[in-house]
Amino acid sequence: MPASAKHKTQANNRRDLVLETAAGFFMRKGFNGTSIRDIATAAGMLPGSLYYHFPSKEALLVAVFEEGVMRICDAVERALEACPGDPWERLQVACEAHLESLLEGSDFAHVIVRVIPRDAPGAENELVALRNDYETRFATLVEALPLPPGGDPSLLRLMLIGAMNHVPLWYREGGETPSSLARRFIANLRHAQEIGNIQEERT
Amino acid sequence: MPASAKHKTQANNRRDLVLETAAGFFMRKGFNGTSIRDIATAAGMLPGSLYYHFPSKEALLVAVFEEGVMRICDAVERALEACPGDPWERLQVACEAHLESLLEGSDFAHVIVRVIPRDAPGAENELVALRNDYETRFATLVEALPLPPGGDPSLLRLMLIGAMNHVPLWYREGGETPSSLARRFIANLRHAQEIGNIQEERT
DNA sequence: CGCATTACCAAACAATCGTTTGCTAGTTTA
DNA sequence: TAAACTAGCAAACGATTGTTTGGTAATGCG
Repeated sequence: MPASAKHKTQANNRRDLVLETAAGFFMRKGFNGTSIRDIATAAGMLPGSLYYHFPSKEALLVAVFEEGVMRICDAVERALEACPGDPWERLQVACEAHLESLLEGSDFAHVIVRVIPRDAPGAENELVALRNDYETRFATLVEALPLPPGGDPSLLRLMLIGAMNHVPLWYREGGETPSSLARRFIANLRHAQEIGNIQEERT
Repeated sequence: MPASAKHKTQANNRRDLVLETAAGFFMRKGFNGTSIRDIATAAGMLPGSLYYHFPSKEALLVAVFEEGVMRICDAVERALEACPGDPWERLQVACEAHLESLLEGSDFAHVIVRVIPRDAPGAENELVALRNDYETRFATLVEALPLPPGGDPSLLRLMLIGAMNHVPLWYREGGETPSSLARRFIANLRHAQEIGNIQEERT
């Protein structure tokens, strides 16, 4: 049995096609705005056929989330491997990879910020766990920063992630690149933290 | 006809109740995750009865958006009236009012950031217009800031709004107050802009 | 070859969806 | 008081929803 483990068993397995089609719909229409028939039709299949690959619509969303988290994690880690230096620079390249994945990468990563876990109640815990698995890496990046005393890494991280995940709502292609946006996001936050609390202003 | 224009015609008009109930569902379950029957049942009515007050589900969402925009606009403007001073302080109190409306105010304001206009295709333009109507006020606040040369007011505004609208996804009651969060958001951005580009770091 | 498994199709299922229609008790208006 | 309007109820409409069931070519293995 010299069979390589490359393919599961059969040549034409459309599971990946279903997954990719689902990612596109979930990202554009949301979870509750997408029907099984939407996905099946776009993939050239019948609605019931999807249930051979996935036991439920929610399980399909989980699979899309898993793929999305994997891809964006890979993108960030690959960017970090090429940048072993300054903590601020590491955070910056991570943000560049994050924004590029959201705006120019596959639909998988985009789904993670488009679909709210609560939209799929039966899979909420799983989806939140997957999202946390990814965001944890940003926590370590921010904690590695030389913050001034009193600086709060977790608030800084939440601000940054909030700002980045909001970009798809206003981003227009052809303008500023995702990478450029990420750099300016970091610049807007960096100086304040480097200087530290110059003065504690009282209103 | 001494009738005041206080009430439309009849005493027990449940339009407001329907509106408030709808806001609650749209905020918790999203637009496509909420059915007309959900709202009607919770309001103690029959599904068809809602169509006396609103011609469609999307029109109901528009009405909720309108009320939400009105309320959060009022809250921000009231806060600004009490703070005619420094531009940074004005932005700060506006952010405090914004976050308080989202996290502690009525469900109406929360719906604006929870429901994506694209979820209701037939009302998308109307919803976007309403949202822009509100966010425009933040644009003028940010443009009034004494930014250093090269500072981009619109990117600063988008960062801030993104960070704030992301808060409902991680906020837990009992912890830090919305007002405190807003102040620290501003502080994280303020110093960098006041100092200006201290050094243009090259990677 | 023969048998089991894979990867679907074809068709239907009950439930739920947004919406419409006909009707009516109660209130205003004239 | 008579007519008109308000604010719904009651019941259904066709369409769509996620899912299931039974069957079946094609492929895999022994």
